[in-house]
Amino acid sequence: MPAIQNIKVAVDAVVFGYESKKLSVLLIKRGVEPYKDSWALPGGLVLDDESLETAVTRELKEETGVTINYLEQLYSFGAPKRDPRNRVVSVSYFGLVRPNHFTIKADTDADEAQWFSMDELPSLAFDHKVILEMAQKRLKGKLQYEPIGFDLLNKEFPFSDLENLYTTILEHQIDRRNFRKKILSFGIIEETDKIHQQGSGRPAKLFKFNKKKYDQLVAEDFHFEIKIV
Amino acid sequence: MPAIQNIKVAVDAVVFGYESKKLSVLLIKRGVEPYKDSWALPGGLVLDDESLETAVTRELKEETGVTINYLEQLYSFGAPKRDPRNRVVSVSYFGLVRPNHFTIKADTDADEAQWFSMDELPSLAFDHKVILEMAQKRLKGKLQYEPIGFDLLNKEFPFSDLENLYTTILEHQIDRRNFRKKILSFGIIEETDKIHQQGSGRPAKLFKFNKKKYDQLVAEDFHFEIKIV
DNA sequence: TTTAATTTTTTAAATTTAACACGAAATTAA
DNA sequence: TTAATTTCGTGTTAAATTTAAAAAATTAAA
Repeated sequence: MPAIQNIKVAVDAVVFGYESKKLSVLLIKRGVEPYKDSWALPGGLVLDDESLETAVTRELKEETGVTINYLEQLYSFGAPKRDPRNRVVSVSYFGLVRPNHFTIKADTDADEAQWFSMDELPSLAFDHKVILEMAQKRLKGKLQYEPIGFDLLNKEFPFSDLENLYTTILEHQIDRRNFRKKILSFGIIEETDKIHQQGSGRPAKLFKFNKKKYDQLVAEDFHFEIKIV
Repeated sequence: MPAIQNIKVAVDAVVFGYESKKLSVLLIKRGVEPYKDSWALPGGLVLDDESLETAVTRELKEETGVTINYLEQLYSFGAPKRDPRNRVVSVSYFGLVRPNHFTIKADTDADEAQWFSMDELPSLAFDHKVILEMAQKRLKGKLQYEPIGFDLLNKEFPFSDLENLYTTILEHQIDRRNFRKKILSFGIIEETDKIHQQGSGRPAKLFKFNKKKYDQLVAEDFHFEIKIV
């Protein structure tokens, strides 16, 4: 019969943001050992009486102040030696933030919170690199069969933003005309009466995602799908 | 600053088997309180020095003796009151067993282990019904974009077994001719020189899944996909 | 020897996907 | 003010794939 179990439970979050054709991730600089001054995913130990979702939301708020738009559980990491001090099982989460909520206010735990472009990542504490890689894989996968791209854009967006988001995150070119045709054929986004001028070139109409319509279609067995090769 | 965290970590497994057009799940009868004599998913507390996978494999062996063919992590359940005694976060797993490994030998912890057809389920302990439902959803989903159906059949199987597996698990009819054509077009299963006689009617050739070929194709960007309406 | 059950092959029709180019509307530079 | 540049918005056709359907082949059972 084993002695009393001595394992801690933590939550960690991989939060992505997208702006100007760049995918970014939210990191904090650790203020304590181990890995002091190293960059890490936001997170921390779960309190005895809070749910896992509450824990991750609380930690995100405390450490970064960022407003999360989409959150789901990613995977649990529990290798015996992943934390050098004592054993910690981390339940990791996957989150998305809109560009107009990128503002960061570091609070209690963390010295600093910061957005990092995915192509200029620092080295990360613990096994957080593995967690981040899994989250990126999840993001790529989900983008193709669920309409989560809209959770990374502002509520109203020009079509080209959506196109660029797909090409950037999936790291693959798309035929603009066929992409627009396909998305519009779903009937889940609608034109607003606003237009958008972002410098030179012809101004673009702004669109918005109609979640109610999407949910209704899903109930009728609709499957969102954007295949990239 | 919170006091020492008091949360236990457990693993639970939803193990599916398929035979004679029936999908079954492996359950154990609990020998201790709470939920004594109630049916539950196999599982138990993680030891301090073992990985999560090791824990779930060990518990499955101890409680059921069944040989698992496929195993992956499913989801972690951590609601504060899911266990009435003290707080337990359960990292749940999803497993598949071949028909010729259905044999059960109950050992230490559990009074009894038993296969239950998915359409004759008893009520389950804790939140295990929710876990089972999520596992079934995962099974349905994965069946359509990964070749895990083969992990539920014997290594050599007639084509009709594969057909029936899909119609049973997805609860949906499929066109036999087109299904066969599609699966064969992937080039990931091969004919054996054996034939199978299961009563009256024309005997069927036996096929087997070529995992090496599949892995090779995946490396070349192949995507398995069986769409059901 | 006939009947029933099940596996296989073939063909045609319908649908989906892929490839592809230019005019419109605005800003910027000459 | 004119010309060049940038980005937006749009349709058609050919190829490939998917779906649908019928018929033939093989064997066990009656």
